[in-house]
Formats: sequence, structure tokens, C-alpha cells
Amino acid sequence: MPSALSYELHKLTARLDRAADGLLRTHEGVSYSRFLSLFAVAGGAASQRELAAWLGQTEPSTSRMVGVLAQEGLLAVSTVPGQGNRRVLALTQAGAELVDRCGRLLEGRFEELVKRSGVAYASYQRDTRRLLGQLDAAEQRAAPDRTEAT
Amino acid sequence: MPSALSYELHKLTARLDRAADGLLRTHEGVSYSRFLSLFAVAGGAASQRELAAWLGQTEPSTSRMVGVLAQEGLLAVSTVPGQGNRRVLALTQAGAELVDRCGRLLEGRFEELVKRSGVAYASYQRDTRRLLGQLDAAEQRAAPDRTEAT
DNA sequence: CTTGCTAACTTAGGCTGCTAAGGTACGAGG
DNA sequence: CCTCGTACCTTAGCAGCCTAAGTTAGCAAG
Repeated sequence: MPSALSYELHKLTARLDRAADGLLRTHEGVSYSRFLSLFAVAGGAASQRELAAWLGQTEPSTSRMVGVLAQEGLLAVSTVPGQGNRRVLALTQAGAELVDRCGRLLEGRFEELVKRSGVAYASYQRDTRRLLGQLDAAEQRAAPDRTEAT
Repeated sequence: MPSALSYELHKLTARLDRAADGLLRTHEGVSYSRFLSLFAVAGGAASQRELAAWLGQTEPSTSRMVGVLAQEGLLAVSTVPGQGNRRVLALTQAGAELVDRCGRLLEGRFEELVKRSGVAYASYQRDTRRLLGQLDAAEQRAAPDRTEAT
């Protein structure tokens, strides 16, 4: 059987995401998924591939989301000659303003929850990052390096 | 802006779920979502409402999943006269065997990941449970008790 | 018996995630 | 110029979660 911890994490994340989604939908009419994508671009994700990695999602999912956000006028998508099929992502002014408002709405809520629960933020974050890092390493091993396989 | 920790958790869970899903699909032809539902029933979730709470999902989602699993012959659904509209859930033999095989497949993988990452399983689990508990409390406050509101 | 209340479940429609397969832009070698 | 390899993105179709609104079973009061 799987570890109890793995599905407790699943449940925690599902409920956190649902709570954030409800807040953003009510006050800004935008889903949490869309906000996260915009926030990642604001934080430096400059291509779809980078954005997918940032979110822990696949590229097709990201492709569709970028299309939607561009159509809504929140995201500017462009290509640069000489850089292959890469798309360059940037927020429009409307997008930047939305991210700002949504950010303010969520600000502090999660920290408040953590504080009330008595969990040490820093150590929980450190552990979460270690798990992510180890997951990267495991996938690295599963998909062996092709540049050496010549 | 939201806490970095909240989206690191989101990303970690998304990738863990995807990894587990790939494994189960490859070896047993079943999705991780379906396995989790069956596993919860094996673990004592005896009605759809309980199952939804166990998974951190809404009741309509659970309703559909139960329908699918029943149709596949993995879950037995019945009603008991005198207990309202409640459905009693139980695994069929095929369901129990599938849960068993899938459980073996996942067994130890997550613990191995945690061990390699250097994270202390017990304390990470304790913190995760505290966060879940606090989230319950917060939702309790948000939806005030109606039995007193008379 | 009918009306109203509560608990539990279902239906309808939309959004977003995934996999598998296909398309596009650039650079290197013939 | 043509072809191949690499990197990046898209299309098609399916799975599963959500919200809002509706349904069903039991119970209690008139």
C-alpha cells in the first residue's frame, strides 16, 4: 500500500487549491490555475517550456493555457527570429494588474494557516524542496542522458 | 503574492501524482485516481460522503467515480432500507485484488524517495496533518454552525 | 395524507490535466 | 539546395475535478 503521507499530501494540496480557487473566482473572476500561470510569468518564466517546468505540468497543458490567457488579453506571446520555434512570454498591462490584485488577495492567508497550525514554515519548506529535488534526480535516472549514449 | 511554499506543495503533489499514475497505468491499466478511491474504501470509507471527505474531493466528483468503478465491477454499491439515501460501498473481489496488486506496486517507492531526500518522514507527516487539521478548522469558521442559528 | 426539513446522492455543463502523435524553426553536413 | 537532428510547440481526444441545480429517502408536525 502507498504511504499514508503521500495521500495526505494529495488531500492537503487538493483542498488548498480549491480554497484559493474559490477566493479568486469570487473576487476576481479568475481561476487559481490561470493566476498561477500568470504569476510564474511574472516571476520569470519566459517560454512555454519554462512555464511548464515551473508549474510541474506537461507542455501540451501549458500550450492550451497560454492560448487561453493570450486570448483574454492577459499574456503577450511573440516569437524572435533566430531562436527556433520558441515563444516569448510576457504579461500585458491587464495581466500584470490582475496578478497584482490576486496576489494581494491571497497574501498572508497561507502563512496565517501555517502559523495557526504550529508548523515551522522554514523547515516544512526546506523539506518540500528536498523532496522536489529528489524527484528530479529520480526522473533523471529513469530517463538516462542521451548525449552520452552516442 | 502567495507564499512560495504553497505553490511548491502544488508542484510536488502534481508530480508525485503523475509519477504514480504512470506506474499504475503501465502495469495495471488503472489510473491513480481510481486506485485511490478503491484504496479509501478498503481503508474504511463506507459511503460516498465519507469517500469524498477521505479524498478531499466534492460529492459530485465522487458520485461519478463510484459509478465508473461499479460499472467496471470493482466496487459493489448497495442501499440499506431505513438509512435514507445512503449508499453502502464495498470492494468486489476483483476490486480487492486490484488494490492489492497496485498497493504492492507502489509500496515503498515513496518512502524510498523520502529517505533519499533526507527528510524526516514522521515530522513531515505530522506537519502535513496539522495543516490539514487547521484547514478543517478554518472551513468550520467560514461555514458557521446552523444548528445554533435557529 | 400532505407539507416541510435534512441528509445523501445525481445530472449537466465547463475547465484543465494527461498521453500520443504531429507540426515548425533553426543549424549542420552532404 | 536538401536532408537530417534537435528543440519547442500544437492538435486531438480522453479523464477527472468543479459549481450549480435537481432528485430521493426518511422523519416529524399538522
